[in-house]
Order: sequence, then C-alpha cells, then structure tokens
Amino acid sequence: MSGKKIQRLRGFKDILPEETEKWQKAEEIIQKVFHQFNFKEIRVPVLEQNDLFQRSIGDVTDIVQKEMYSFKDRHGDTVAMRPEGTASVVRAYIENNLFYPPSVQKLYYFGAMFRYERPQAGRLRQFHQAGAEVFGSQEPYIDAEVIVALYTILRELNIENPTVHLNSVGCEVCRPNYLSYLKIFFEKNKEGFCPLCQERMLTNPLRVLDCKVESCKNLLSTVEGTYQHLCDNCDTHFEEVKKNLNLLGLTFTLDKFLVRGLDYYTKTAFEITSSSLGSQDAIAGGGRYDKLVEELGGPKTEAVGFAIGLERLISLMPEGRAGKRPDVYMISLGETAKEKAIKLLNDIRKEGFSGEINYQDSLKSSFKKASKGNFRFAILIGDEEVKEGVVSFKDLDAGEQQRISHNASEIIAQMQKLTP
RNA sequence: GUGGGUGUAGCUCAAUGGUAGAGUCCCGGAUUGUGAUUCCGGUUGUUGUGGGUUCGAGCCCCAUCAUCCACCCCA
Repeated sequence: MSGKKIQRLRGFKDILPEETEKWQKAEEIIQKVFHQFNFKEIRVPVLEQNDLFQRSIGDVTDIVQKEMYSFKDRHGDTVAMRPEGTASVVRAYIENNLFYPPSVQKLYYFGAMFRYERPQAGRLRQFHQAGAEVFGSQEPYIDAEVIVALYTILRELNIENPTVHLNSVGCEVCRPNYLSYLKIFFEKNKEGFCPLCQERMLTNPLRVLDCKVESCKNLLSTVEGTYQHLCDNCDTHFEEVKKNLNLLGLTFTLDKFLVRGLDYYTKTAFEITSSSLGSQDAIAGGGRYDKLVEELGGPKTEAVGFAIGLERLISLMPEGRAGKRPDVYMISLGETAKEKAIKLLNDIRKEGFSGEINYQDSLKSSFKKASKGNFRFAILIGDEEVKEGVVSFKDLDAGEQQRISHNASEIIAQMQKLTP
C-alpha cells in the first residue's frame, strides 16, 4: 500500500454488507405496504434547479439558508442536491401532467437526500428517505390513511414504541390569527422567557413553542396551540382526521406545538418519534400541503405526504432480512481436481444454485469456511475422487457424507432431494 | 455555525514521560482428507496527521482531520 488514503466525506457513510440486510428488509416491507395502499413508485433526479427548493421549502428556512448543497454547474446554472423529496415529486407531477386525467395520484419514492449539517447521532449529510405523496384530494380520510400507512410500515418492521404526534397548523386564514394571538401572549410574558426565546419571538415565533428551557416550558403550558385557533374550514377538517384515525384504530397524541420546519405545510401536520433514538428522535414526519402545487406553477391541487428517515428507522429495527443461504461450497485438492471443480460449479450455477469455490486452503480450513459461510452442502474433490470419477457430497446440516457420480445433473438431483 | 468527549493491530481495548501489549479474528499444526471445544505455533502497527516541549512523547502543548455527544435544525 502506498499513497495517501482517501477517506469518505464528512457526514457520508458506507453501508456495509452486515447492515444491508436490514436495508433490504426495510425496503421490501415499505414497498409491500405502499402497494397495499395502492401507491405507485416514482423516481426523480437528485439534482434540481436551486429555485425549486427555495420556492417550496421556503427561502427563510434553515434548510435552504444554510444546509443546501447548492452550486453553479459548468453552464452557470445554480443547481442544488435535493434536501428532501417532496419538492422534486411535485415538480415531476406538474411537469409530466400527472394531474390529467383528474384523479387521485398516490406516489412513493426512495432516495438519498443531502443537507450540509453538523453530523450527529441520527443526523448525516447524506441520508435516505422513503416518502409518499397523495395528490388531488382534500378528503380528511386521506390524511388518516396516509398516517395509517406510515404506521403500518413501522409496525411490520417491529419498531419499538413509536408515538404518533398530531397537530393542525391551519391555513393562510388561520395562521395569521394564531400568530397575532402568540404575539400578544409573548408581549405580556416577555420577561419570563430565556434570551434566545426573546430573540425568536421576533424572528420565528413558532420556534419559541418547542424551547427546552424549563422556565419557558412552564410559561408555555398555558399557551394555546395552533389547532385551537383554526378557522371553521380547517377545524372541521381536523376533527374529521381525528375521527378517521379513531375509526382506523390508530392511537395518537395531540401535540399543540408541533410545527414542521418546512414552509409548505397546511392543516394536518404529524410526526412519529421514538424514545429510543436520542436527541434526533423523529423517525418520520409529514403533513398536508394544499398550496404547493399551485405555487410551483401547477393547477390547484391539494396534497398530503410524509417522509421516513431510513437510517433512523433501520437503527430501530431489531433484525434484518434473513440472508438467503448459499447452496454449495466446492472444495478441491490438486490441479486436476480444481479444473473439475470449477466446471462443476459453473454447471451448478447455471441451474440457479449459488456456490463458492475454495482450492487453496487446507481441507480443515475449507470446511471451516463452509460452515462459517452457512453453506448447505459441501462438495469435495481430491485425488481419490478424480480417480474414481466421483465427488464427495456432504450435507453440512446433517453431517452426512457420501460419494456420488461427478456429473452435474446427479449432484443437482441430490441437492433437490435434500432441499425441501 | 457553537460547545464538550474520543482517536493505539482488521475488530474490542490496555500501557506512573523510559524497549508498544492482551483478547478476538485470520493462517498452520495436534497419527499427513473433514466443520465444535481445547492445546501449540505464526502474522499484524508510520500510536489519525503535522508541528512543538523534553536526554527521551502513545502519554504534555499547539494546530489540523476524523468521529461521537449536545445546542441548533430535522428524517
């Protein structure tokens, strides 16, 4: 080895074979559940025009202001690596006229997202999300259905104690009302808040609501939440969502201060957390965004969606997919035996069986590798076998060994006989 | 972006400022062609990197990089 080692970028991770079993299981279950709810997969690019995210996520949010990987490409266009999935899916929905013919569109996606943040437990610069979006319905039932789909995924993956937090953040009618209510409250109680909160009252009043300082929390216990200041329209919608969730047997906790960090949310907002995660405790989050499609140049289209953080999800999974067991471990001793073994393995693989060959270790260590590798059968070819035109065929589970003819069909028949 | 902890063998970790070690893993062997356990033997390091202090630095100091934890924000 010479030369300087190149290491991966900060906040970026290699996902090694040991962990990919969990990833594969997560992906399998997620796809299965999405299909149960009649979602179709969409795949969108990782790179988009910078403007897309500014206009959708909001240009005063932290994500856009300080966390985006955005740069000028060789042509001089300002582009950005997506920090989340919804914006791209909405763009694709509009650009490909998926709103025609008019009907409900249910889409899901998987993908890597990028945010230039300081890495921490459960927080990376490249991370992965699985997300779902439903376009073209303002039915409260759809909000509930989407939450149930999300919850189903977590349940099927045996995630420990997930908690569903629910709120409604209102629309462009009720939000200003709520903000002026907050403003009055803050003015009355300004002195009791921490310096940071006093700052936030001016810059981002909603952020004051989830301050962790004790004195602030005490003061806030008497503040009313967003869902207590909804207009009639939003209020009935919220009531219906709750009713439907109860109907579907999903328990949730109302979180009057749940505010999501992206500007496009309206009405329903939800989040799923787990106490086993540490400081970054959200596994998934989402909500309704009835204005976004219009704002990005599409027809008036209401929508709901969510995204699951796959790294966080996977860290909570008790187990991965049971790896498929490899079938045959070929062991050969000597040159002629090696040639026979290579050809035999090739024939066996052609028939759809999996296998590995070892022609350089000692016999003992070869068998050791066969059992460590969880192989079902071992086939040994040495001088004796070559001479007699056979192979030694061993059932590694039973520990029984026999000599059988060295042609592939014989061996395959033997394997099929022993494999249920 | 701010604050704190940690970087020693592939992995998990030792080493009052005085010759860098153990376990594990891997490889070989224990009547020469068989998986476990046990036993014997063997390999492995620019102590993250670069400076500085010192007769002497894995250990002290500075810088840098990485990593972990928290703030912030969010998946």
